Amino acid sequence: MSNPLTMKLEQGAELQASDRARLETVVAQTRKVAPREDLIREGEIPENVRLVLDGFACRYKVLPDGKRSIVAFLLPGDFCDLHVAILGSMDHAICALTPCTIVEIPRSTIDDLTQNFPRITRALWWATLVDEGILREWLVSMGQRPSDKQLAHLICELLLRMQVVGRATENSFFLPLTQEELGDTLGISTVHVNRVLQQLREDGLIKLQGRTVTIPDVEKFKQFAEFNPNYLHLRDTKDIPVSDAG
Amino acid sequence: MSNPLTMKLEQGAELQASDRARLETVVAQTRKVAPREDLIREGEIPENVRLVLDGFACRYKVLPDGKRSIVAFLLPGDFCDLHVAILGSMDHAICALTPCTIVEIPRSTIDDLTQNFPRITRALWWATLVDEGILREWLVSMGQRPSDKQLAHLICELLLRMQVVGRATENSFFLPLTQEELGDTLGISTVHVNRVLQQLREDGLIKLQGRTVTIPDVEKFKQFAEFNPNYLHLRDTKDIPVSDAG
DNA sequence: GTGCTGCGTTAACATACGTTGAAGCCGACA
DNA sequence: TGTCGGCTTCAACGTATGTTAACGCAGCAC
Repeated sequence: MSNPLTMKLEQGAELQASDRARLETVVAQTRKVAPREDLIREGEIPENVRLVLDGFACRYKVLPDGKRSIVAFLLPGDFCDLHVAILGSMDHAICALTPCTIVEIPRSTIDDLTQNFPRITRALWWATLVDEGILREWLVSMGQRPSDKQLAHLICELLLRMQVVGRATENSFFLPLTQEELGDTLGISTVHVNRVLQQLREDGLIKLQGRTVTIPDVEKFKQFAEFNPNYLHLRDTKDIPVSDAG
Repeated sequence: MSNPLTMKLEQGAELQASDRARLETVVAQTRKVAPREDLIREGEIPENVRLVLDGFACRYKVLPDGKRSIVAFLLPGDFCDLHVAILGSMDHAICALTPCTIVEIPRSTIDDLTQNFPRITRALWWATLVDEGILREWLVSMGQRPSDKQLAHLICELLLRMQVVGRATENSFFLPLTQEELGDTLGISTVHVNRVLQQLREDGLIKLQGRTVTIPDVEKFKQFAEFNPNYLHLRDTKDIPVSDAG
């Protein structure tokens, strides 16, 4: 199986063998980050471009009163800061939620990609635009959906995104988030996250074993969540390869 | 005074005379759109790139139960769909909220810009990244801020963005939104929008004359809203020219 | 084993916000 | 000038969600 970056970018462009080979070298040099460690802090101006190759990280902001808001999850294959060079400094921070494997990509490599690999360039564009689509959908969820559907919707999204990078079976994946982290994402309290989770379990919509989520009836679950995957702009949902182990 | 597109892009790159001249021609051919008219519908694959030159429009999604969620405002100088070509189809719709003046830009023009005008290209990048920053900040607002501060925060943002394109004085601008539209943006009911607006007025934080918002004490207001403009990635807030009439 | 520490779970109570429905306002238009 | 439709305002009441605080439990350090 190829690396998660390649797997993801396949969704954004018709990559060819040369593209895949180049991406393989991009992803060669890795380093580890411990959970709760910040990959990037607000205000920083990162030198290199960073990429999550394994693990679970998040973008977040902290308000003056100490409340934390998680505004994105970074799964394997997701970039941390592909474009900060243009913006100057980070307007938010990124934190590892689990042990993460990170790739540091020199800016020169990105320049090489954008100048000599048009299909990869297109795929990188695609990735940032999908990120924007996800933000819009989260905004819809947060504003208009009751918290149970909001949580269900998030789980649907993560299932699909994990499948794209080969980290989920057809109906289950490892979701290493605490209830507090879920609350900071959905904009609800931990107590309420707990209530909602229990309701979903009671209704048989999800099962939790340890931190593995299993969805007994995916179609039913998607319907409950009113989940429409169009905002992820995937090639064809049915073609996504599925890993054999959760 | 130059056109709002140029004024905005000045914030994203050091434009030169040749850039400004080129942008002037880009923006030459306009057409009018009536309020409530969709500029683009969900699922569409637009041929040209569209730009709002005057008026107020919004990105929105509608849920199965009919609820509408407004996920962005498009002010003069904002692009509707700079990059949909890469994504395929629109995952949301765009609607004029007031009478709008629109520019239709052929894709070939965009290609010309990105190939021959590096500073403009950089500025276009900057603009899309700022849009992403705004989405993140809205998410934070919606998740963590009480609705009065959320509304105040939105007003702060719009004040600044309107100033950038010369459509606001130091402390006031024309805000042509109904309370229903505000509600669909903030994720609260119209009745509650009304409550919050009245509270803000009662506290002397804002004044409304017709649809013109005036902020008696901008510093105090920003503090109340916990507004930090860093996510807009503007050059220097103090250098923004201000129009003489509201 | 003992005692932290982080996380999940519960309960009782408080409140911000939603819903419904009616009244008033105001500009557009005949 | 009058009527109409869209918008704002208001009141009464319902509820989803927040807050606080306590307890249990597993993993880990010692």
